[in-house]
Amino acid sequence: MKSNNPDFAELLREYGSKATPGRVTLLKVLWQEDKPISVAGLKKKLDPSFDEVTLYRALESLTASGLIREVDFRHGHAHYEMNALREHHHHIICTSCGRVEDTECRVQEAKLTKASAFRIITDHTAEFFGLCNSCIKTA
Amino acid sequence: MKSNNPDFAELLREYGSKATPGRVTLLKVLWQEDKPISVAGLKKKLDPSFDEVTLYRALESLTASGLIREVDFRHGHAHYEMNALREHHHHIICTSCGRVEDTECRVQEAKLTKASAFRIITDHTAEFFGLCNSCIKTA
DNA sequence: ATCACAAACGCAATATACTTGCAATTGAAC
DNA sequence: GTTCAATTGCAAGTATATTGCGTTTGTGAT
Repeated sequence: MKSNNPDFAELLREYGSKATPGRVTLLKVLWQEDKPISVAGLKKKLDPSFDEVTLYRALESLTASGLIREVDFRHGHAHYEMNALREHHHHIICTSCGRVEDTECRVQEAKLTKASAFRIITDHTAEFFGLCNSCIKTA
Repeated sequence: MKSNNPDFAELLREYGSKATPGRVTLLKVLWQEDKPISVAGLKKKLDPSFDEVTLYRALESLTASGLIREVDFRHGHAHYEMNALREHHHHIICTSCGRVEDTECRVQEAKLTKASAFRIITDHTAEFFGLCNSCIKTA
């Protein structure tokens, strides 16, 4: 549990979204969670009356605006985390137990060559996989 | 189309897999494709009699052995590409038209701090998103 | 305050991606 | 050739995500 919540309604408006009660609650959950969380995980944290389709649409919309961020842990489904108000970072995931740790960004956003068909890079993903210290011991 | 195909049967055995006709064909398709391809894309390239479950199981098995590699383009489904016989690399994806370009690896496999719960990193993903030159012009 | 309207919602239905169980087959090591 | 684990093929099932559409609501303009 974190204290000193930011003003989520205001934050939503800044990112071009309507500050509906559902989205405010969703942001609060993501803020408090502080690690990427799956849709299933979110559903557990949210009131059962929170419509699933609304949730998916909110996640899509807030990801598009950059307020939140989609992360792939190779678990076959997306995870989401707060993107605004945080340092850009990546994750290390334990392939044995699923433990997740933040890690600073060590990616050089590509030096594009003249031969490249790209001139603009807007974003990147980077996740590291390994074994956490507990899982090394028990292996 | 590439010529000078490697010996896929031998390659499969080297990676601890049985060299079944299906897997040899699958590898050939991945080799010739040369960009990451979706399961749907593979099904189109393969004979319709190639069973879908067999395909999924082959992809899982060959990914686990490191012969092929799973890539996430944030399209909601996995893409696969040849991993053996290639330089380690990443991709730039155009978020407008889907164009894909290989890019060399610019990721420093994380410097782990003493505070980290991790000591071993085995693997990483890294994909870049942007706009390709054609899509910039038409934007 | 209230109006107008695009954004967001809620529900039902549907689509896509992927998995499981199990009996039959087959590649490869001996 | 025999053996056996790996792989296949089919049927069924589950998880994940999307679409369509009528209703509601937040917000900016009046």
